[in-house]
Amino acid sequence: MSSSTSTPTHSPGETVELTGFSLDTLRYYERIGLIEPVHRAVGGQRRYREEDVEWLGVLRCLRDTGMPIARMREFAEQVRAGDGTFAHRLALLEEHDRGVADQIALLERQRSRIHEKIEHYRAALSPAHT
Amino acid sequence: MSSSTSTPTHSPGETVELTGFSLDTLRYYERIGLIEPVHRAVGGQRRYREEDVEWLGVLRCLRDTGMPIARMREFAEQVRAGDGTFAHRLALLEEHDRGVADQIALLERQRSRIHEKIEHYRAALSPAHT
DNA sequence: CTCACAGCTGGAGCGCACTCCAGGTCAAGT
DNA sequence: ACTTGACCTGGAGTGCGCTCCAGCTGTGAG
Repeated sequence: MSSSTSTPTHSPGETVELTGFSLDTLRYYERIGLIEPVHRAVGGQRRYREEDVEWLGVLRCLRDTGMPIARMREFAEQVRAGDGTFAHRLALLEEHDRGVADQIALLERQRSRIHEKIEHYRAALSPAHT
Repeated sequence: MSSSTSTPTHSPGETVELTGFSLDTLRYYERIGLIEPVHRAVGGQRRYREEDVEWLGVLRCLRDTGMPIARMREFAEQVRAGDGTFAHRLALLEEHDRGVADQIALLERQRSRIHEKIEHYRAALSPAHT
């Protein structure tokens, strides 16, 4: 049953490097079910497979875009539940994407206000207009 | 000493409407020194002047773009300290602006990954390719 | 006069997402 | 044999930014 191709696995330290999550966060994500129980080497140390690292990449993407952990868990559960949840997952991602779009739009609007302020201060400080 | 033009003031409730901050948040911001002690009507109820509402707009802009409260306090203190702090304020805003730019860039990068996923699910669900 | 209502205060509590800690284990190097 | 360093566990603690609460007061409508 087990695959014959030896998928290279990653030590916890390597996985920290690869994903940008801290060791504590990796363990935390496992505890709360964002990732499935990770395989262990003899001695109990975790070994993350490529597949795990890829999934962590997805989580990173969702976190970076502000998805709350509860929502990520929902998504993770659907992924585990198999291909029958494609439509649901799609809907979830589409909704999230709209949120991200709004977020970007807000940031850009507010950023232009910041630029106005910056210009204001620059003008006030400039040695010009003699 | 007092101005003769009767600046219209706003009740707490109005200010909630105008700024999008909750009553509790308005009081909280006052407590921690993000805004100066607000004038009171007889009876002790707060009356926000136009000027206060505008400053709250600045705070909203900074909050929306993710500036931590501690940094906003720094900024508020410089504003209170007068025109001698223009250069410092400019530097603070410029640094913040760089952070916002990074934030937007990250969101856009990750959003394109989300789009890939969405396309993937759409393809998997589409009834096409017969 | 009575009542509802908006707002007041000081202080406690909350939700989120980690982050830290004490005390232990295992493998490899010298 | 000893030490070092990476990692383990369960559980407690942290930081941020609010948010809620009890108990009170002043104002205006009916």
